[in-house]
Amino acid sequence: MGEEHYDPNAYPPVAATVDVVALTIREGHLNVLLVRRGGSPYQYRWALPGGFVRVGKSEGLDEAAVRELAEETGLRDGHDRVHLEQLRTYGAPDRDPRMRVISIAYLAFGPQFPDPRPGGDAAEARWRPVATLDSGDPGELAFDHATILADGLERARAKLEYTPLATAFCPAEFTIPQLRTVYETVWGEDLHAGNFHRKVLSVPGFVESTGTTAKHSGTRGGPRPRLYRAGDARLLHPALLRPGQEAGIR
Amino acid sequence: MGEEHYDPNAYPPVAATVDVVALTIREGHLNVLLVRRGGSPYQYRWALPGGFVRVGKSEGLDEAAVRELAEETGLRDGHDRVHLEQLRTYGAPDRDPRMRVISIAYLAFGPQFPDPRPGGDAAEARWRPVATLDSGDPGELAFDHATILADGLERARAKLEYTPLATAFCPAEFTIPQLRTVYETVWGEDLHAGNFHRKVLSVPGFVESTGTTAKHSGTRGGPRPRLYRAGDARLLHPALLRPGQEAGIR
DNA sequence: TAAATAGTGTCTTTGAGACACTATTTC
DNA sequence: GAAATAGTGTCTCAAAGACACTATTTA
Repeated sequence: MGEEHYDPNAYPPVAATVDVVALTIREGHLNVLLVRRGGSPYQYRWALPGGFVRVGKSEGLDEAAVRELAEETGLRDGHDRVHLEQLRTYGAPDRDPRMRVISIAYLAFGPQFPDPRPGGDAAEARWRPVATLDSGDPGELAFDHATILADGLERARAKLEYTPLATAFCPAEFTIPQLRTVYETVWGEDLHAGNFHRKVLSVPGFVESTGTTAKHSGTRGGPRPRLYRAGDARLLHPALLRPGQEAGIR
Repeated sequence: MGEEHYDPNAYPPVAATVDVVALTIREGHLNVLLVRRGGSPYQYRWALPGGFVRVGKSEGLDEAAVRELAEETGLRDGHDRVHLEQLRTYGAPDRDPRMRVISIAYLAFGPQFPDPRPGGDAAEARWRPVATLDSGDPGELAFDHATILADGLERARAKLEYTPLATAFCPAEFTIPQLRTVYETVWGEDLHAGNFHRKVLSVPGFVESTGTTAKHSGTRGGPRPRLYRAGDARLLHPALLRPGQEAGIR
């Protein structure tokens, strides 16, 4: 920021977009919201929902992300419980074949997003299980969106450890086993039910009791679990560490 | 990314800058590199080093951050051991009074940066102890740089816990007590020397022995400490948790 | 009735932290 | 010699995880 002259014409144009990695759990699988591109490049390819920041309307970055998400999902800003956070910015010179585009990526988590409806310029919008994507060829998604998705997933997995993020995937009232399936789904690993239960209740501020009990137990029998709400903790102490990575990534 | 038309003229211009939070330890204090602005706005105010991304030259974002840092410090890219990572992007519509500027902030850590020399458009460049800034008035720094600095410091403090980042503040060979002072300086808390020593050696891949011993002990006596190199771990397992924040932030 | 699950009890192992102690160096 | 520090030993307590068990629900 040491420039004395800001003449916009002195600099080649940069376009700023936001792209959103929206995650939710459907039928026991982690899903990401994708849209099918109408125009070129990457026509008819799947991509993350996103679009240009409305510079002229003094739109903030977070604001733009909320808008883009709303356009595809119809979620009512402020009415639906959605957790949104900035992920990272991607600005490789060749990431868009036509001009320099810098994309600020966001990460969104929600319990039960409304069914997607194609909005904006997308021809089609759909929830897709990430398992069918992240191990597949990275070229299935447009631009560098496979990389963005991978980064988003890793961020989500990490944040489950030390924040109460998992509650963002749950409805307002939820059971401990329900919360456990969130962890198991995102981490892709089974957790010990008994130890998980005790652990969650022992972390201050993670969940708080509603005093009520679920109407029905699971589909296969067992006692009716108790209902909880998200607590007021913003960090989990002690954290819930992911199993099976003791050695650390070298 | 659902737009079919990319005509740059259809969108008001956006400027992309990178700003760097460069941290190092000098004389037992955590320092940040600041430059004094030559031009308006915020003329003569201190600011983070940074500048426009050279879009026309197909400069990547990381590349731009390296360049900006080099301009102020004279560090030779590739020759000096510097850790550089993207911090976060700041794009509030009014963060620059003249036009829409989106800034991708970077975080840099180094053991012993060269003395700063004003480069680019900065009138003056200097290392400043962060203790004299972050608790001071946020208006001392230009733009939203006080916020960026605060975010950078928090990121650095957090990463000391679960990554071997502290070794980036040390020379190629260092002693355990030296590593401990890095933690104490960044966290602003004294650590138990004995427990820290054992802990560091117990984490696989954190440090590896050189088999040699420092020439001299500290200034006030004691045996000569052994020398170590950074190990190959990219994550610390188990992590070194910060003391004194058991309750967690609610 | 059989199978599955919620929730609790208990034991073992690991790690964090407090305290103590020896050996070595500087002033 | 006095003071400070490097490094190790040991003890206590908290927490993670394995295993077991009871009570409750569904099919």
